[in-house]
This record gives sequence, C-alpha cells and structure tokens, in this order.
Amino acid sequence: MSTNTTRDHIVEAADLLFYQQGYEHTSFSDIADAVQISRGNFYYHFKTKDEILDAVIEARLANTRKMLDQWEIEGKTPADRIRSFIHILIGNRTDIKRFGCPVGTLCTELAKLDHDSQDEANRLFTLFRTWLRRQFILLGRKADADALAMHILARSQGVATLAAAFHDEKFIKQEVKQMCAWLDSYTGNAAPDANDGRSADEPAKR
Amino acid sequence: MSTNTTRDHIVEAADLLFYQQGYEHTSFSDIADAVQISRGNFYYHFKTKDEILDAVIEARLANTRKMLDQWEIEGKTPADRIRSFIHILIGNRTDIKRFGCPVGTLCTELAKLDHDSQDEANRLFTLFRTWLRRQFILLGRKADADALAMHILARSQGVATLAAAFHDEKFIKQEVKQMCAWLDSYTGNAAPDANDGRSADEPAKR
DNA sequence: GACCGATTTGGACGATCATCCTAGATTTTA
DNA sequence: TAAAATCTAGGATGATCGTCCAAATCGGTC
Repeated sequence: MSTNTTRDHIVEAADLLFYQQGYEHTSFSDIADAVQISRGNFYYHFKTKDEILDAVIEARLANTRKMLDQWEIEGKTPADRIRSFIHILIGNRTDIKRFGCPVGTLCTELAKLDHDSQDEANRLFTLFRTWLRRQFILLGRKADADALAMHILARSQGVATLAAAFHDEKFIKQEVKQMCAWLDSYTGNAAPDANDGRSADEPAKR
Repeated sequence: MSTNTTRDHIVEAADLLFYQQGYEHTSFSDIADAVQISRGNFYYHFKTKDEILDAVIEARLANTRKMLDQWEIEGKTPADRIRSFIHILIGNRTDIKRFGCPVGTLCTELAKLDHDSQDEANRLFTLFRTWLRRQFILLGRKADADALAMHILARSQGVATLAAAFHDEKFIKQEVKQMCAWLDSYTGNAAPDANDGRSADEPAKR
C-alpha cells in the first residue's frame, strides 16, 4: 500500500534501512541511493535526520495499529488474537534472524544515543502492551493482565535477540510452540503433559 | 581489579562507554577524555577502533569466565548456580534499566553494522549458553539441556530489553521471581500453586 | 651525564557526515 | 500561455570522524 509521493518513498526506504543497518549507521546518502533521488532533495522534504526518524516511527505506529486492528477482526477469541501476536516471530523469522525485532532494536539504539525520539519509539512497545493487556482482560485475567502482556512481550523480544545472534530459525519455532502452550494453559486448552517434550509453562489459575 | 597500565585503562573506559553509548556512537575522543589521555596516544596502543573493540570483547569474555567460575564454586547445586545467573538481572538492575544487557545490545549493534567482530561478540552468549547447558545436564535434563539454556537466556534478554525501554525495575523483579519459580519446577522444589499470584511456568518432567 | 627504547603529545590528513543554498526543472494556477 | 508554486539537482560548508605522524618526554642502563 505504498503511496507514490517522494516523501513516502523516503520514509519507506529509511524505515527499511534503519531496521537493517540501524539509525545512526544509515546516512542521508544511503537513503538517497535507495530512493534514487538526489541528496539535496531531502532537505525539501525533511529538514533534519531526526525528522525522518520521527516520520518512520509514525509510519510504524500507523502500520502497527492497522495490524492490531486486523488481528482484532480476524481472531475470534482473545486467545486467537494473542496467537497472532506470537506468530509474527514465525512470519518475520527470515528478517528477525538477521536483524532482530524492529521495535526492540530501535528502542535499544535510541536509548544509547539518548535520543529525543526515545519516548516516541517506545510507544510502539506500548501499543502492543495495551493491546495484549486488553486481550488478557478478555481472557478473564483482569488482575494480572498487564503483567501477562509484559511477560509475553519480553519473551518475544528475547527470542528475537537470540535468534539474531545465533541466526537460528529452529530456535524461534521451538520457543513459539512453547509460548503457544503457555497461552493455552490460560484458555482451558492445556495440552496433555507429553507431546513434544514440553508443555505449558504456567498452569492457569482463576 | 583494574591494572594500572594505560592500555588497561583504555579498555576499561571503552568497555563502559560502548555499553552506555554504543560502539559506533563512541568516538576516540570520548574514550580519550574518559581516560584523560591525548587522542593521538591511542594509535600507540591500538592501531584501529576495531582493535579496541576486540580488546573490550576479550576483556568481557575473561570477566564472564571468571564470574561463571565463581558461581560454579559458590553454588552448591546446579539450581543454585542457575539462580546466580538469573539474579544478575537484579544485581545489575540499575544499569540494565538504563542501557539494557551489555551482551545483547552489543551483539545486536554489531549485527546491524555487519561488523567483523560479530562472531567474537556472540561468543559471550555462547559462554553463558554452554555453562547453563552444563548446569541443566547436571539437573538431569540431558535431552533438552540446550533448549532450556537458550530458553532462560532468551527470557533474560527479553526482560533486559523491556526493562530498558520502560525504565521499570519492578518488572525485572517480577520476572526474576517467575524465572526462579520456573527453575524450581525442575528441582522438585515446585512452589505451591498460589503464593504471589503466579507459579512455575512449566511442570518438570523426567 | 649520555644514550636508547618505551611512551606520550598535539596537530595534520583525507574521508564522510548532516546541513544548507542556489539555480534549474516541473507542475499548477490564472 | 504566463506567472506562481512546487519540486529537484548537485555542489558548498563546517564539523567530526578514524587514522597517522613527527617531535617531545620519560625511564632505565652504561
């Protein structure tokens, strides 16, 4: 759904490059080359590099919202929807095992740069967090919904980090299976004790 | 235990700065200022910035080995030793909530830079991985020791990433408690079902 | 006190970076 | 079609980067 304006092309290319190379390591020239546009042309669309970053974050926020809305529609139960979240690790495994999670790695980098847009980038995490929290509330876990949301968010992050370090796809699949089993233990869907050698982490309690 | 040679001072300062600001974002001048040494003096001790990085990684590897050996001595049971690992999150929580995990963030950055020392940095992860694997083997989980090691490594990474994004210490403590409970379920030490509202993730199976 | 290797200094170098500017090209408007 | 607004091109600028060097200083030895 990429629009045709130059500005959008810039944002799109910057988005990808920031993900693959990191924000600081991506120069104006890199983006210019990718968009096939003169370097000076940037200044017309974005006055500073920080402005491009903000636009990229905004675009990611919008895309994420769209994705979450989609999951909300497609998933019949809250558990189905949380499963959609868990399975981005699978869907994006090729990128993840090379560059990690786009959200986590960006927030980590901006934190080290002590960058002004840190908080803005963290809203990407918050977006997932509140969405997941709502799903867990719908699952009847009102009391600890936020803790559960953070828990699963953290596990996804950890999987992405290690998968990138070891370039290991099998590890992703293995952990996704575990996370789904963990989730099932909250839906009364708990797997029998010995299927693949692992079962749900944490028995659900009401 | 910091030795007194200039070279060691450089490595020490670079280690800290790479952690706090990232490798690329740390310049020769930054390190020079920190060590209170002339910028040109670097070239006598390190011919390139990459050489400093390698020295830092080597120092971290050595320190990590020392730490793991210490845990091996102090911990009476394998479970005690794994608990030592889990509790670095607590011991370093002040740094972690600001800069994340030193290992994870470095490996992530080098991966994006496609840096030559990537593999060398990943050996830090491997150090923990094989050490943890050995502990799980001693726990009698020979078949899935490596998967368990990777699992707990990933969870630590995820906790560090999110704790840094949200600057949240309580979250660290909360997740550490869960990880310990998870570990207990492998030692026949399983906690009663309702203590702090959460119990071990995954019932141990032999 | 003269000598010599080890260490340190401050500045020079070329490259690259983000930023900025001016002039030309294109599209829109009247 | 003429004028105005929008967009694009490519080079200039100053700062910073990693790298390099020649000279100064230090420490120990004869």
